[in-house]
Amino acid sequence: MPTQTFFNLPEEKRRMIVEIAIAEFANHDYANASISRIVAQAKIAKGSFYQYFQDKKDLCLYLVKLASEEKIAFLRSNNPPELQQGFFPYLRWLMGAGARFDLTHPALSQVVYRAIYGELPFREEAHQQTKEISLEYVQQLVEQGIAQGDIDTDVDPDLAAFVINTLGNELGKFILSRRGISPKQLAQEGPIDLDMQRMENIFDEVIQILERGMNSSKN
Amino acid sequence: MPTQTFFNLPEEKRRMIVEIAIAEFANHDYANASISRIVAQAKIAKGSFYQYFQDKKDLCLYLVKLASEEKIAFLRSNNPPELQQGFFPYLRWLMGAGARFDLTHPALSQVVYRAIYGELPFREEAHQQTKEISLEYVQQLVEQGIAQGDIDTDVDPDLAAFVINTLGNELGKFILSRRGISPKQLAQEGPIDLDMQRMENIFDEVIQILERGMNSSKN
DNA sequence: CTATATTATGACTACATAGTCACATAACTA
DNA sequence: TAGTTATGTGACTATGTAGTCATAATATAG
Repeated sequence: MPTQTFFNLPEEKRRMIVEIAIAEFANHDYANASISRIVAQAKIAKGSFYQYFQDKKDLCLYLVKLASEEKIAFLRSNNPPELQQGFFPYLRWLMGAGARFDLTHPALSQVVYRAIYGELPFREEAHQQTKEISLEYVQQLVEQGIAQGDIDTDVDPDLAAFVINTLGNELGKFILSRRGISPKQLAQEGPIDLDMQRMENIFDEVIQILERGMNSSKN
Repeated sequence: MPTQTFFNLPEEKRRMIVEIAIAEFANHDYANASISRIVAQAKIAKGSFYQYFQDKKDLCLYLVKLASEEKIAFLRSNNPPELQQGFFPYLRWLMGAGARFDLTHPALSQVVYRAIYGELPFREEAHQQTKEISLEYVQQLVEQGIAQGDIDTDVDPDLAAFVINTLGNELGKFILSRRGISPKQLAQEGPIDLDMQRMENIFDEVIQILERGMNSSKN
């Protein structure tokens, strides 16, 4: 965790440092993210940086934590339905809200994505921060979905969770590619305006494929 | 492309260099793959390396080309069925053969994967080498599948291709995680023995989900 | 054996990185 | 105001990288 000195900083300055660091870790993986670039952009001395953070890893884990918390807060504030009301409606909401977050908070989204799928010399520690929005969470959902009878009992729960999680995580990229934008562009140029109707159609179709595929009574 | 000098090399030496380089580019992304490490491992001088390859990019593109060609050759020699006989049987074969390649040639597989999904300062050029085994190929398959009536006409072809391609590319990781192995381990420790029956079951189930999901007459 | 073309070499350049530390400045306290 | 603590600083170290180049060794010719 950052030092007390960091938290004593004027909020304005703290915000600026975090914002610049988020951009750096969104645009580069851990090995290539550069502290030197961050301090240059933030116009603070190298020595100051190391009064705020133990080291590069400390900063990175802090950013991952921040980004994950922001994503969770975003999802929670996005009118989640009750899972008991049906697994696939809930999944429909989760995919939609997740993709909306990815598109409206591209830098934060990238940071989380890299923490989960990128190469880190401290995977385990990073995964602690992202548990609530990663595969483990989807696995819980699927078990509940099977228990409720929304998913066929002959479907392998782990496989179903893998399929759902994978598609959910990559769907944002598909939507982007549809509009001819690369994730990198988005991360650099910031949020874009969304053609909501087209997006909603895509989510509906993915859910339809999954529901038909995993619930034989639903055709 | 490598220089004539490289191709004049004794095959033994050439093979060794390629093998070491493949391992390096399998275990590290482009930015972190190290020419210094390669020449150290191969016990050749830095200067010699630069008599074989223009630069790092030249080597990388050559490796991607080699790996892609090997994968294509592997697939072709694996008894592909006719697409006309049915889209999903063909897809079933493609996923199975692809995953078998990933598991028996983990280093080559990683090189291809990184070329497609990793960060490269020359994406376009790399994608030239991988066209035949990437999304574009799946898109062609899907169009054929729709034309044949194997996929519902109301399914968005690009979305279907995205879903199929994404799952196909990630399925190897799922199978590995089932066995408690990380892709990194596999790439470093080489091919493992496979529980074929369990793998086949997983492929069957994925195909079942996709077929039910994309062909409403199939339930 | 000599002359020419090919290949091998590793010290070297130029650059970038993470992290440190002795010192300077500012802020608070008594 | 004097003394103490917290914060800011940037030159510096140690390490790594891709790529170069003058020189040496080797092979192939005539």
